Amino acid sequence: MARADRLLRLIDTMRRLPQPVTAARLAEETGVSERSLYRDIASLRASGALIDGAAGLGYTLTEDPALPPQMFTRLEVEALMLGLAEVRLSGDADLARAAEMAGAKITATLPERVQRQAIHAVQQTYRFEKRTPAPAHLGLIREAAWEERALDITYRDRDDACTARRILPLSVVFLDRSLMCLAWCGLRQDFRRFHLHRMADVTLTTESFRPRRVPMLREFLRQLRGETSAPPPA
Amino acid sequence: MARADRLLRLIDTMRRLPQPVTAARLAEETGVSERSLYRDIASLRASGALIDGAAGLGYTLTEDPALPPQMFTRLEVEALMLGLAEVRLSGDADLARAAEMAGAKITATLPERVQRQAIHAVQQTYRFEKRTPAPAHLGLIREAAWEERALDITYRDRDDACTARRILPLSVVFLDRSLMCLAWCGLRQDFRRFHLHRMADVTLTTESFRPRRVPMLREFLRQLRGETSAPPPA
DNA sequence: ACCTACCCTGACAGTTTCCGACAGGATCAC
DNA sequence: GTGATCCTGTCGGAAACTGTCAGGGTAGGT
Repeated sequence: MARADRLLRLIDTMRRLPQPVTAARLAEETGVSERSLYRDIASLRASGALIDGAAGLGYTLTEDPALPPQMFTRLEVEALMLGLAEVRLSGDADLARAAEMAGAKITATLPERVQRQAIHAVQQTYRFEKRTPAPAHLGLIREAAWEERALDITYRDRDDACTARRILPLSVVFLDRSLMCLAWCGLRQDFRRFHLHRMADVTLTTESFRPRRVPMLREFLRQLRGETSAPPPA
Repeated sequence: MARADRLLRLIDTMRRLPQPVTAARLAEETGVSERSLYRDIASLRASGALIDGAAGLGYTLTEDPALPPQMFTRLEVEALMLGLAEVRLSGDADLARAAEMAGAKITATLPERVQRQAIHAVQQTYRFEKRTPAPAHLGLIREAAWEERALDITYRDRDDACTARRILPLSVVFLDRSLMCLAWCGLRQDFRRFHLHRMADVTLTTESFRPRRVPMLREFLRQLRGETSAPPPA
């Protein structure tokens, strides 16, 4: 665990030294070469630390990843637990696991008595109808939306006609009892809703639409809310 | 950084699973052999984690307040935000406010970049049908359940016949498109589901049923899950 | 006392990751 | 433009890690 220890020492060193601090100085402090120090910085960044590196100046620790414990009211704990319970029943296995982990992380920060309250939340969620498990490409769609990259898909419409599309995925929603991707459709040159189970051959492209996801999603949602009838499906 | 990530996942997994948990189970969860799992445990111990290993039983993680809470992954942030968004649309004004506050508290602890991710979560929730606002006595019912105190109510059943009841409220669920209270009914001497909108004159009593709420709720849930047809309404 | 179910550790060959040295490009402040 | 630094790729060698196998020990239940 020597490297993990060293990474912790590195971040402590950055907190301690006057900033900006050079790679050479940090390397000396942690006992590694400069090249290794660059790697260590990359690792810390990958773990969530916000470190700014200005050529000619040095490094600045912008955001410290240490999290203080939270104080939640009992009702807030109920809300969190209820929400996470809903997510766990959503049919999306990855998201369900994440909900479970998030719940555990929150619970771990709570005093013991509040932990018990969280575990035995009064408000519960049950579903007697089983949700269809999410298709395997949901994770890829989510990743594409995060990274604001276009997807190439084959889409089977209501008449079972298949078309190849390039889409800009904006959001994934559970709507009309099924999972849908809200996206910009290159074929139709307009916003469209795509049923996930009608999508096939989902391929991540290199085409980036950063930073347009959020404004486009806003516009699509505005249209969804403004219209009394649903907009056309894909 | 694959191993360091795995060690973090291991400790998260220990927090999540019921304890004691066997090395075999943890190895399966983290995708390594048992021998590697033993090594991982040794590494965590070397780093200060308090883990008790009882031969024939399994491992117990003794939570140390010095162990920092883990950072949320992006998917965990998505799960939290989606869950809280669902709660905000639930029709329960107090709970919605609490969800909002909880979300704000969590968001406030996140690094700025992750804050933006939380605000613009890919997975969203929408409801076009409006939920009936929760009746005013929902808060009172919740409080009674928390404090494990009986409630006196007037209940209007399906035939519009009104009966006075003393109930032990165990849980509140959204089921069959409406809010229901799962409770022990003094009149029927059995578990019953009560529609919140059919309840009136809800009065908190001084009769305590502590500490029976959790085992009773467990029993009621066991019955709910075991029966193919729904149990009788109140 | 016996049995079951597990924790625990050492050794080994093969695999994977990490390291420092070197090279070269990019950026920022003055 | 210059000086100081961040940044990233490549390479051979070192270090760490892995799973398999073997064998010993312990707690709880009967």
